[in-house]
Amino acid sequence: MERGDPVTLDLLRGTLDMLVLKTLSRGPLHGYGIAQRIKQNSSDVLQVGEGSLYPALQRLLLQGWVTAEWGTSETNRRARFYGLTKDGRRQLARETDEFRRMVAAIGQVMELA
Amino acid sequence: MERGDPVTLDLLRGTLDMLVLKTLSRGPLHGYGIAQRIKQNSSDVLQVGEGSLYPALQRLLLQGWVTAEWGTSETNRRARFYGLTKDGRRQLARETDEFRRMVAAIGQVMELA
DNA sequence: TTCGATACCTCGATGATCGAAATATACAGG
DNA sequence: CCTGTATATTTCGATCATCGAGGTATCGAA
Repeated sequence: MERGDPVTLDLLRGTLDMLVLKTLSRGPLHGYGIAQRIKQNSSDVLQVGEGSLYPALQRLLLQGWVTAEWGTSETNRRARFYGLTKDGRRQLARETDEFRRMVAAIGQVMELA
Repeated sequence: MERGDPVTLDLLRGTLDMLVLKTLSRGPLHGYGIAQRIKQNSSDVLQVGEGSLYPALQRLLLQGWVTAEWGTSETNRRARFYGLTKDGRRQLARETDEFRRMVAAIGQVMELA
């Protein structure tokens, strides 16, 4: 892999749910849009495959962290809009804390300032 | 899980190899010692289970990133000492870069200053 | 009408991590 | 001497998120 290439989340498995929740915290969005936003907001570094995203959304739905509603996209196509619930917001806070804690711990071991 | 509890690397799968290489970059160490060091250097945040550590060492051996040698531990017990190879050092640099890149990208999406 | 972009879903494969169990030894305390 | 604790390694099955690829469908532009 070349430096600068887009990467998947395999290296940091478990963070996709957090990223999705965060992306939805700015307002409802459909699956395709979520993937685009994550790509954009990460300066094209993060690539979220559909085979990862849709299962993730199913998980979040089952947990009650998001709701889903069929509607019409900006491009006039049938799309499913996901929205964050109150529990989802709480979960986002929890996962964010946990992530910071993990990264800080690893940074300590790795001596990353 | 309570805030402050030790955590496994499940959330950041793929970083264990990097942590092991980094730990060995200070000099040879046996498996048990590696786990202790990672725990200590992370202020008791990171817990490396044996069921994760030893397979990881096997991977690193196979890749030629570490060497292994039987010897005697500080406590006079039979132990296997692992040492970083030149390739291991290069790999450590690669993984460190990749990790920083990923964390930076995620931090951007998550709006973590 | 063809093509690219949008949009969703599903499937099997992969592979790292986990928890638990088994084994063994050194040493200290009672 | 006996027992428990810490040290030290290995192996096993289970879990589960991610991946890549494939399938379906629609819209609008060329």
